[in-house]
Order: sequence, then structure tokens, then C-alpha cells
Amino acid sequence: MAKDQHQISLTFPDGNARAYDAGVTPAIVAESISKSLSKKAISATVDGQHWDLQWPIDADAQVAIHTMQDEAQANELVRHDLAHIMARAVQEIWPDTKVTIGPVIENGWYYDFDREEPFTPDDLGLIEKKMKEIINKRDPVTTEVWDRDVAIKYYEDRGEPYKVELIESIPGDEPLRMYWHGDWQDLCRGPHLQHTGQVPGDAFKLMSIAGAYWRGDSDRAMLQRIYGVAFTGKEKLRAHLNMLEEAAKRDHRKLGREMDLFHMQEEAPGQIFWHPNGWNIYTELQDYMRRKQRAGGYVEVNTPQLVNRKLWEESGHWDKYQENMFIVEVDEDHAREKAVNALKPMNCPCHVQIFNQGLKSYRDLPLRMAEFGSCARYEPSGALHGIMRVRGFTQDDGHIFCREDQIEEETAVYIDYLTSVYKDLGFDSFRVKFSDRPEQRAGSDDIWDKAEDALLAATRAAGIEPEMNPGEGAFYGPKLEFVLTDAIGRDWQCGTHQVDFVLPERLDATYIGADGAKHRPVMLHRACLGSFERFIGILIEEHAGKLPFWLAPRQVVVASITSEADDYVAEVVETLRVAGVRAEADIRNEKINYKVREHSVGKVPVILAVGAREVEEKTVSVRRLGEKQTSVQPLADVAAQLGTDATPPDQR
RNA sequence: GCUGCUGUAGCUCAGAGGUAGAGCACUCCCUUGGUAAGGGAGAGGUCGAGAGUUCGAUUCUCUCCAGCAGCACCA
Repeated sequence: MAKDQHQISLTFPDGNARAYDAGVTPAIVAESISKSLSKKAISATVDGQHWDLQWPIDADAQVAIHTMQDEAQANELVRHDLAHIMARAVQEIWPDTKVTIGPVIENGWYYDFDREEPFTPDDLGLIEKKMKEIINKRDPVTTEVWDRDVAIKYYEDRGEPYKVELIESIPGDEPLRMYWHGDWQDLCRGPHLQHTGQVPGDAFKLMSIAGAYWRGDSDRAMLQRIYGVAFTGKEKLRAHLNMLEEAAKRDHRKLGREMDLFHMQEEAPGQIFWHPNGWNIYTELQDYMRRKQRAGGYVEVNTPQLVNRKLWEESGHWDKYQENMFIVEVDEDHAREKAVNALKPMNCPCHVQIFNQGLKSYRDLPLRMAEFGSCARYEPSGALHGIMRVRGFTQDDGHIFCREDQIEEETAVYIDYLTSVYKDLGFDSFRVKFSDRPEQRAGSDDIWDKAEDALLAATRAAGIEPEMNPGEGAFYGPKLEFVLTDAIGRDWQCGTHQVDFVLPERLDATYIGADGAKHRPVMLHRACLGSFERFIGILIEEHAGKLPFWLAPRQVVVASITSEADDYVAEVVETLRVAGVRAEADIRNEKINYKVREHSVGKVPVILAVGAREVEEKTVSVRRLGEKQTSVQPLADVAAQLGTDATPPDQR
């Protein structure tokens, strides 16, 4: 025994320390503490790192032993073990299937397979059954560290090319860890549970099958991905499935139909037919944004939809963005050549044209130029999604022409502006991603340093620590992305703020400096909502259709209980309209129950029911959406209150 | 764009190789009813489009279009 037998000191969460032989595993540590802990243990945290019970500890460390009660660690292990168990199940059922990778994700995991035959929804049941069998076997989970070449040889022999490639792409030449779930083996960093029986067999569910490119590269093989969700107990699984069901009810596509907001049809894929109700939201939001922009020191402009290719060639879009552009060729009489135009996919080149008219002075900067710019982009068919990702949309676009040393200040001003807009629209918090220099880029590192520093400094000064998105910036400059999530938690970039050194150069934008010489301005591209279409989609889902009163397309329905109240209904509607409220009458020959149900389903925020009593007393019976309680109040009071509610937040 | 799935009445969905059904919505009639569906009758469909197989296709096959989930791409 040449092994190092020195002692190490392990400190536990309660502050107590104990001495162990070096190389002790958390499993042994747990046993030394108590028999029951040893049984319940699933993993450990060693100096902040999630640690397998079988991994040795070689030096003094802070150690915490985890059980299923430790939600974060337990979820990670359960999901990760299930990924392996699922891969084993799939290979047991279809041995010709090749395995690739299977990471833990939010609420579950996925695993990508390569197999000739596509998996069918029925297969999911089969796989789940097999997985439960594996769990019931309580097969031990074991781990070993292998040399690289041994691992590569092993996978080559087994006909697992993806694993070979994976190993070859792992940098360095450190040894690799292998895990076994019973006889089934996978390359894996770990940690894992101790045996398959530790996975709760009733707290997972396979959700869906989808295609996914190997290594996320659309030039490479399309694999089959199976998604699963898993939790530490079946109640939590049930709660999650329940949440998904509830979220589906908030889907803007469903609510858009139910609230009669918009529709889309085959003849115009990715474009929206706004119905009166939906257009009401849109225009109300646009009116609000226009006021905010004015207050924010922007000048509003408007530029052409259809622009000759010459400008797109100069801007660089013809080269870099052509496949996303709608190109329109016009055969003009007597013309020698066809005129080739493109619907604008962005507004920036047009804004530079306005900037370029006349001479600009340094005194004009920063120049904040805004447009509700309608853009058309030929988005890939598979990218379209309701009104959130469309081919025709309108950005609340803006470009700030400024000096390099104004970037930070303008960014700070912008973040402040965006924050107040989001707050007014019901988003008190949002995520910010910071994307820095990509490999392929224009401009010197010196300029990039300054631009990145300026964006980061302004963001942090606003008290926001952005998520880092390394290498994801545009080729012309770094950017901030403001991200909101939809009903089922998918991320959508709404606001954006980007620095651009390139376009002013390409389109030769200049201003005259204090020194009398021409200088190049920097352009900041920014959109706050992003696009009205996407933002309205997010708004609908965020509020489950129950929009803030001032944005609600139908604010009040005044419903008669008996036809004797019809005249009074008209009077109430008129009073509300005068107070600035969108009110409509419902004097149909229907029961009040029926009317209440219909307008509740239609998400009308306020229903005022009036019958003989209200006519007599000049009152209304107020029922707010989502409340069972009603209250009878004087008409004048209700009109005043609703008039206030209907006032946009910036005008209160 | 890629992989898989889907496309039947305005909506949600049944259905079968022999040219279609339900509920809700819609229209009309009865009902005037106090806060989430009162009753009755009626009308409504080239079964996504095109081609093929078949005596016969909405049903089977192929192509296209659109939608859904995911991937890739992106506001």
C-alpha cells in the first residue's frame, strides 16, 4: 500500500470538522455520520462543486451531504440519471440506435439519438415502460476514469461515431469519466445517483420527439431528440403538467381567436389580419409609444417600404441579408432593365438617408430618430410562430446618431426609457443579455473595447447585471438584448440596443465637428418593444388576455337584465364614452347569466348589469373580470373611476 | 430551411374505400330571466390544393400549401 494515507479535515455545514483518510468518498463520510444518512444520501457538495458519492476527496474541504430533500441537487441527479436510463432503454429496444448526448435542462432532460426509423408517439409509451423496468431493477451505478485512447477505441469498436467525435472534441488530454447504469455505459462528467432505483419511477414523463441537428449545426445530421420532464415526486410532476395545461390556455394564438383580436390565413403566411379588437390594442400601444418617444427626445420620421436594390447594395444587406428579403421586380414600360426593389427588412439605411440630407453639426448630436417602421422579412417557414415571429411587422425602431464618447450616456438614457415603458406595460422585471464581439467582425479591437465597455458600464450603472452571450454580437457592433418570456417560458427578444460603427461608414454619414472637419457618427440601433406584433403577443400571454384596463380592447359591456332597462343602458354607455371609456351595450334578449358568461370568456374587464333597480336608482351593478363579487354603485362614481382606469399610465 | 406530426362546418372535435356527423357559435320562434350556457326549429362542408391507384377517393399513394412541436435562423 503505497497510497498516501495522510489525513484530511472535512468541514460540515454545521461548522463541525472531522478528520478522514485522504481519498475518502462522500459515501463513506455519510456512513460515518449515520446509517440513515448513508441510506438517504444521493450526492454531496464539495467546496461548492456537485460531487458524486463515489468520487474521492483528496484534500481539506467543505462538505455537505445531499438527500432527496435537497431539491436542486436531487432534480439534477434524477434528470441526469433518467437521461442515461432512457438512452439505455432505447438501445435495449432498438439496438441499432446510436447515442449522442443527453443533458439536463429546465424541468427535465433530453437525449439525441441517431436511428433510421423515426420514433413515433407510441414509442414513447414503450420507452417509458422499459425505463420503469430499469428503475425497478435497482441496478448499481458505477463509475471509472478511462484513458482517452481506450475510450475512443471502445466507442469505435461499438460503432458509436458520435461518442468518438465527442471525445475527440474534448480539449486537453485529461482522462475521461465513464458511468454505468447496470451494464449500460455512457461517457459522462457525472455526478450520478447510486443505483437506478433511487429515481422516482412515478415522477417523470416523456413529452415529445423532435428533430435536432448534431452539435446544433444545420449542415450536419438531423438526430431525433426525445424530451422528458422529471421531478423528485409525483405531486411535483402533476403540478408541472398542470402548469403546462394552464399555460396553454394563455397561448396568444388561442386568446387571439377567443377575444377576436386577429387572424392569419394561408394566403399571407406570417402576416396578420388585425380585427377591430386587436387593432385597438395596437393603436393604443402605438399612441402610448409615440408619446413616450416624444418625451424621450426623439424625432419621428417615416420612410419608404419599397427601396431600390442600389441602397441595399450600399448598406450591405444585398450581400448579407438577401435571402431574407422580399424582392419585387417591376417591368416598367420603356425601361431598358427591370427595376429591382426590395421591401425594407429594416429601417436603418433609410434613417441614414434622412440624416444625410443637409449638413449635420456636432451640435445636432445626439440625434434620436424614431419610426414605427413596417418591415418585411422572408423568415424561414419553420420559424413562424403566431404573431410573435412573422414576416410582416412594425418595429418601434429608432436610431441614435452620436459621437463615440456619447455611447455610454445614450445607453443609460435608453435603458431608463425602456425600463419605464416595460414597467408601464406590466413588466417589472426583465432579462438583459449582453452579446460581445463575434469572430467575424468589422472594426478594430480598440473600438470594440470601447463600445463593449460603454454598454456594460451603462447597464451596470442601471443596476442590471446582464447575462453574457459571448461572441453573439452583430458583425458591426456589440448589443444588449431585452428578453421577455411567453406563457410556457420560451424566451423572446423584444428590446434591443446595438452599437454600429459600420453602417455610417458604408452610407457615408458625417457631421461637422467643432474643429470644422467632417467626422463619422456612431449609430445606435434600438427598439424598445421590438415589434408591436411580438410585444402584443407577449402582453396577451403575460396577462392571460386580461390586459391592463387602458389597453383592453373592450373595456366595458353594459348589459340589460330586462328590456325595460334598454334606454338606461344607452344612457350608461354614453356617460362612459364621454368619460373616455370604451363601452358597448348588450341589450340582446338573453339571460344575464348568458351575457356574463359570454363577456367573461371574451375577457371584458368590466360588466355593468342594469335592471329595474338600477334604472330606478341611477346606479350600475359592477362586476370585474375574475371576481364573483358584484357591487351596486352610483353611475357617476363608476364613470369617474373607469375614466381614470382608462387613462394610459403616462398620462395619469 | 430540417425532422416528426396535423389539416373534416366559424370554433373544438367524431367518422368510414361507396360522395359526411356532434357540441358550441350563427339565423328565426318562444322565453323578460338578477351575475359563467333557458327551450325549440333552421341554415351551414369541392372533407387544405393538385396528381395517381381504383368501377368508385374526403378515406390509400405521391407532390405541393399551411399549421403545430423541436432544431437551425432571428424582433
